[in-house]
Amino acid sequence: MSRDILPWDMPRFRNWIAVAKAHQMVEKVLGARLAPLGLKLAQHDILANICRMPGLTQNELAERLLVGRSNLSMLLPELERRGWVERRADPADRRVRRLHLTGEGQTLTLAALKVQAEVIERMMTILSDQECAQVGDYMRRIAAQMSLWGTD
Amino acid sequence: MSRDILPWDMPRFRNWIAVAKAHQMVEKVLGARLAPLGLKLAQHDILANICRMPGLTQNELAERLLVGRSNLSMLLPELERRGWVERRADPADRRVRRLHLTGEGQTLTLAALKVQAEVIERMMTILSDQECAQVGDYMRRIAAQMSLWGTD
DNA sequence: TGTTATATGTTCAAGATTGAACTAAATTCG
DNA sequence: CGAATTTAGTTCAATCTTGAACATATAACA
Repeated sequence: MSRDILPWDMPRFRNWIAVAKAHQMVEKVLGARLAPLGLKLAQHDILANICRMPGLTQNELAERLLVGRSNLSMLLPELERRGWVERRADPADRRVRRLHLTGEGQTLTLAALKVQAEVIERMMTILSDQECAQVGDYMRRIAAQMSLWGTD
Repeated sequence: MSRDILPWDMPRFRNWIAVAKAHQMVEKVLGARLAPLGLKLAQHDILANICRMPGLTQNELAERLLVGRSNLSMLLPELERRGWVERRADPADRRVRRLHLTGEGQTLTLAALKVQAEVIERMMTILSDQECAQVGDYMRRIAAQMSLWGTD
């Protein structure tokens, strides 16, 4: 007669669901705030990563974004067409295309990052500096943990 | 000459990026683990929410999932066709369709939730019970904070 | 060297997701 | 009551995302 223990009764499950929910909410708000800049979320993610790591290859970018390479093959031409991104050949490895922002792309990306930073700052204000640091610490530990097993 | 302060220099920004990354990684792993059950991530989310709140309407479900109503209109017929979900008319409000799991749907959903719980348990093992509870607390505070402004 | 295996990027078609326009039912309020 | 507004759900076309098959380039190694 004992009722099954549902996962929502388990603290780790319930707490992780809260992480997922918070993240989804932030993505939704961020998407809405980027629209006025003419940027989709996916485009912003691409630009932000190129800004952070100029010269990275499409493959490296795909791994950072956790998307397939084909996804970038579909999206990058548009960013190039708009004059925000350049794909430069690498003389040392003629397979790869190294990604760089143009001046205009850099300007736009910094504006978009500012919007993103505002959203994040604003919603994290309810956390103290120390609590915020703990969140980062915990999440990096979780990400490291996950990297260990992808294949198990 | 002073270099611009990039958002990655800001603790709140950097720490939130860690949240996003961890969440994305978990979603990817979970998606792979659910495939053997014949379930997509989106389908699992639907089933799990019906399991948690039987009898909820499509609109309520859409709000919980942060997706559009049309999304559910596209996905539910398939879940119904497979005999996992029933959409029952509500005599008190003939607009709504209340969602319920069938016996088979319940069985499948519990199996899928078990998979999800295993993934979560496993990756959260690097956090102590107390740290895990803190994560949940912080994230719920963030979600509450966000609910306040959606429109600002 | 030459053959095989790996790695990068593209294409294309299938599947998923979205938003706007729509129908029908319920609610508001003059 | 009855017209106007709001709400629930559907449809459909446009957009996004994915994975498999492919072409080309590099690496490994016999």
